[in-house]
Amino acid sequence: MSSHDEFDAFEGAARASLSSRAMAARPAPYLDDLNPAQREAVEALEGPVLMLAGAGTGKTKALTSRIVHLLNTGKAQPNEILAVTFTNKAAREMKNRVGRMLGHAAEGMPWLGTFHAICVKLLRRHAELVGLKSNFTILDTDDQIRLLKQLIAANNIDEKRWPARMIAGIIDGWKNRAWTPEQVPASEASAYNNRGTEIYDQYQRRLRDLNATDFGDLLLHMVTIFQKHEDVLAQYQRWFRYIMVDEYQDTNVAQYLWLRLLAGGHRNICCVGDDDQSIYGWRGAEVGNILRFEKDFPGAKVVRLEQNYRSTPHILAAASGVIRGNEGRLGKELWTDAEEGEKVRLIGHWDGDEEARWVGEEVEALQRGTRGIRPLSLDAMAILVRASHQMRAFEDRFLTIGLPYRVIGGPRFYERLEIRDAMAYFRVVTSPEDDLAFERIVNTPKRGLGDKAQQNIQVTARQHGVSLLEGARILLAEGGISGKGAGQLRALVEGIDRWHAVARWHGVAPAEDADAVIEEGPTPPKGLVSHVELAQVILDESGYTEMWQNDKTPEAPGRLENLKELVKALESFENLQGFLEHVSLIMDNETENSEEKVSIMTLHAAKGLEFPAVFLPGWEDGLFPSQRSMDESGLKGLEEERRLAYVGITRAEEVCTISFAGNRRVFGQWQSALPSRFIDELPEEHVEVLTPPGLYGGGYGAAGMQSQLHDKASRADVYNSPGWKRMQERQTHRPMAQPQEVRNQVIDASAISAYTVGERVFHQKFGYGCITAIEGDKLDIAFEKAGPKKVVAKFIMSADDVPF
DNA sequence: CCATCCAGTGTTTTT
DNA sequence: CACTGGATGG
Repeated sequence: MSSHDEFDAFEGAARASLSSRAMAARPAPYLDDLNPAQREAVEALEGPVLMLAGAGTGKTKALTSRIVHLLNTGKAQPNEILAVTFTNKAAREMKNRVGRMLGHAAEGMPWLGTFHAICVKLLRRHAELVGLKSNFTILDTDDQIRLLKQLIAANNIDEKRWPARMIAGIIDGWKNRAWTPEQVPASEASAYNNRGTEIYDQYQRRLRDLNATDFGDLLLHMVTIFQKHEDVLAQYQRWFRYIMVDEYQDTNVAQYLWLRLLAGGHRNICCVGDDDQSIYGWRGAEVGNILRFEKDFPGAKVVRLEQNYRSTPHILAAASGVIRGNEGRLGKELWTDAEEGEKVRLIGHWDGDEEARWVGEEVEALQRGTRGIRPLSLDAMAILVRASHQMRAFEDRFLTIGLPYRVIGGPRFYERLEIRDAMAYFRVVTSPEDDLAFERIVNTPKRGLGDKAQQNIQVTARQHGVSLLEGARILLAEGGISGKGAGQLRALVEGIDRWHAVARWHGVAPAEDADAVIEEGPTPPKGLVSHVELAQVILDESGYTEMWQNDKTPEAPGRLENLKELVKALESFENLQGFLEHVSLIMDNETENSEEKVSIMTLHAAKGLEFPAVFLPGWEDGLFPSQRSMDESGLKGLEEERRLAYVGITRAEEVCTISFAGNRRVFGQWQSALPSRFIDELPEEHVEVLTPPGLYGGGYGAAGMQSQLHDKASRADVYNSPGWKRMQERQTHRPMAQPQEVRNQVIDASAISAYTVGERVFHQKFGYGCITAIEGDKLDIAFEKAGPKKVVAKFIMSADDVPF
């Protein structure tokens, strides 16, 4: 069943290409569009090439031109080119651009895609070599965790000490390094008393039994196959005449091996990357891969793209200043012809809420065009945060002021509870042996099938060596289940049978009996012709829709809405199975909403994007650079954080605004922080320090920004102010020095007793006042100007401590 | 079997 | 604080 078309097409095309190869190359106008470095990279078609492409240097342009050039010179047919990206977005864009350059759609590029998508295609063809059937399912993280939990329980391991999440992380790490259970080095294995490898081994067996893979397996299995089956490898080495890789700095060991194996014959491999933008070390990416390229492929041509077409000189200079702090770089210096533009703007705030408030106002100001540059559309602006929890403050604020925003890469559509439940139903219906899916839905909605009943099913299934669904059937037949749940279970099983029959009628039956089914499959019920309708029926008849209709919680309507969307999304697919495949790999939720919106996303999600105006909030030590990253990976971690800063700044075309807050709510507790060390690394001649607005509003409180309160000029040169110097002193020598203590006194709950009724205090907004009552951290204060108010202690300070 | 309450725990980053 | 998992009682 699975398509040989890409290859058959290849065979035919290959013959055709022989003749076209003999032809003289057609004129190539696209070459004139390139700068010398780009052109060099595009024209170096044979042999290994490393394209070191800095941010905004036209790397995608070069890459797509290269593909077009390969086609145009007749060196390769579309299906002879293997072009790998990391994200679906990147793959899509490349496809579009190639299509545009060719003047027609680039459907002929079946091997342009993500590592994972390409590996799935290959693995479906060779699944049997690793003990799978070609219709294997791909588990997501959620299933993975549940599977591991079962194994942990079965092994009597204390889940407190070894949480499933952690084990999953360890196993993922091993897979990223292309280690099968047997290949995990003893030194690694012993770190977990060899229990880890034991679980890993069991986990892999279980996956095989379930005819399933996880994400890491897709690559691992292919590497295994290539290593063990020379003939298969040789076949692909021949098929893929030219290989191109985007974001090479993000490849992990498994991906690296995969590439090296495939390129092993002709070595026509072109890797594009930027060591300064390597930000995925935490998930196994090895910067070493790119740093080592010339050793791996001796004689490789190295081309540097250094002319930046994106950002203004100030922004570039700021970014360069930061990244300069890293060691062991391949070395690139970006330059640009662009006009000077605005300096990078820096501003400190009292706390995170105020930062969000200020950013909201700035966004509106930029939109109105009152910030010195032309009015910008909301689409032209982005807020890039280090960690997703930072998004909340902005969402809250934007909601209250009615500023439209979109969160990119947030909690994804397909990861929502109701969507995953619905998907589990679809999975059971398309592949009845999918035990994980069955488990998920058997008692959702509640069918009176609790732990005991489910265990019963498990045991029966295991005894008979069949799937859970079959186990349930047997259990029912044997009468091994008592009254109440029995009826419901029977209804469910019958329902699945019914739906499955229809699904098979749609042509999604497992390969073995596909023919039989098409011949003599049951006639679908009247009116039930499309898989879209089938999906709706499944959700309705199973009681799942009803479950949410009866749910009175505020999120229930939204969930029903999402389910509707899900069913609608099915329209663009042939059948349920096609849809499931799509979802497991293409988890992006690009709701192409045309309304103008500000984008909010993590720095990681922003890689590869660009915006005229970029906000980089939360530059505080511990948050960015993240404490955890530094604790876990030390200097390496810090350097990765610094690269993240570099990525962030280089997203900006015209306006780049960095901000930090003195106080932030963490775990519901107020914590104070110092400005990020990366702020110190910004070259001051390229930075303009802004004064926070408001009477005494914001500022970095008692520390550096204080000087600006004295200097009423709105563009105080903070770098040369005593306040800034002092702050730097403190940062390097005594991180929690005096001004910090002052603040802690105010924040720290234990220090609240520092206030007494009658004491004169100061508040950011309300000014001076007297405390009239104290309850917990809430103070009643009679303000001199604003009158009596109830205020949380953190917002006030003793009048004696007011620094001006 | 299910709903509810409590305690403990965790926040990077994701194909 | 917000979410989860476990314990408890109906």
